[in-house]
Amino acid sequence: MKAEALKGHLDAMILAVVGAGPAHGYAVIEQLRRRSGGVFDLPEGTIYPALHRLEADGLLASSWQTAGGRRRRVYKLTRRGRSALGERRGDWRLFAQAVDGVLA
Amino acid sequence: MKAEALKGHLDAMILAVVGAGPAHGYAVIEQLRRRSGGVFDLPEGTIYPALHRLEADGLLASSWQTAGGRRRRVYKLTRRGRSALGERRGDWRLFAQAVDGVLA
DNA sequence: TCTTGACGCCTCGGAACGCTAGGTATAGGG
DNA sequence: CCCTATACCTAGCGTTCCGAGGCGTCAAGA
Repeated sequence: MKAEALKGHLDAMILAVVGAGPAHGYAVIEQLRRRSGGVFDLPEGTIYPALHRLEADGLLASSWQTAGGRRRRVYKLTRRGRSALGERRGDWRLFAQAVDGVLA
Repeated sequence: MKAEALKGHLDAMILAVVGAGPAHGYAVIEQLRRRSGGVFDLPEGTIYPALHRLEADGLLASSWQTAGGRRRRVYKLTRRGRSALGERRGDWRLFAQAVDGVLA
């Protein structure tokens, strides 16, 4: 699978993961791997910048926590983030259906 | 819909269109629009470089034709192109299923 | 004790690719 | 005569994903 396949869909998936419950970066990576059946095993260099981007866009909000001596930045959806998640899900369905139509 | 959504999937769709019968660039644009139900209305600056890329990769082969005083570069799938199309279709199904799993 | 691996965060720079904007040219209709 | 549709092309921009590297904690095992 081409590396660029993700482009434009990663944000939606991150929003979906965080929307299912607050999570820190490392956990987001694990959730993406789990929920995709192992298909998406994404490097940190992909996820962390994406989280920062989403926070800068006001779709996520973060706060530091400490657990077992390790510090974590925990993200949750903002109100705008939740509404964006709805839009992105719709976009994905439209997109996937269109691609299916072309590849059929 | 985000502009980058296409990334990595356009090649598969172009291969599918040309695989359904030889076509020139302008016709590829029309077919993509038609088969996607109007979702993909792609600019020439997207399609032509993609066609050149696919030909450079040996997946398409082109030849010039003239119809009604207009010259066209008509593309067809090479043998490698047809096999690549099969792979890309499989990649897409895997990818789409994985995204569905995450967004569910 | 020292090393390895999992956990957990970060950033810089390269590479790929879609698109905007601009260019050329022919045919046909108003 | 101009405008639209047809038909081709490319330079350069912006975005985004990823590889590589860096920092630090903790637990298990050699």
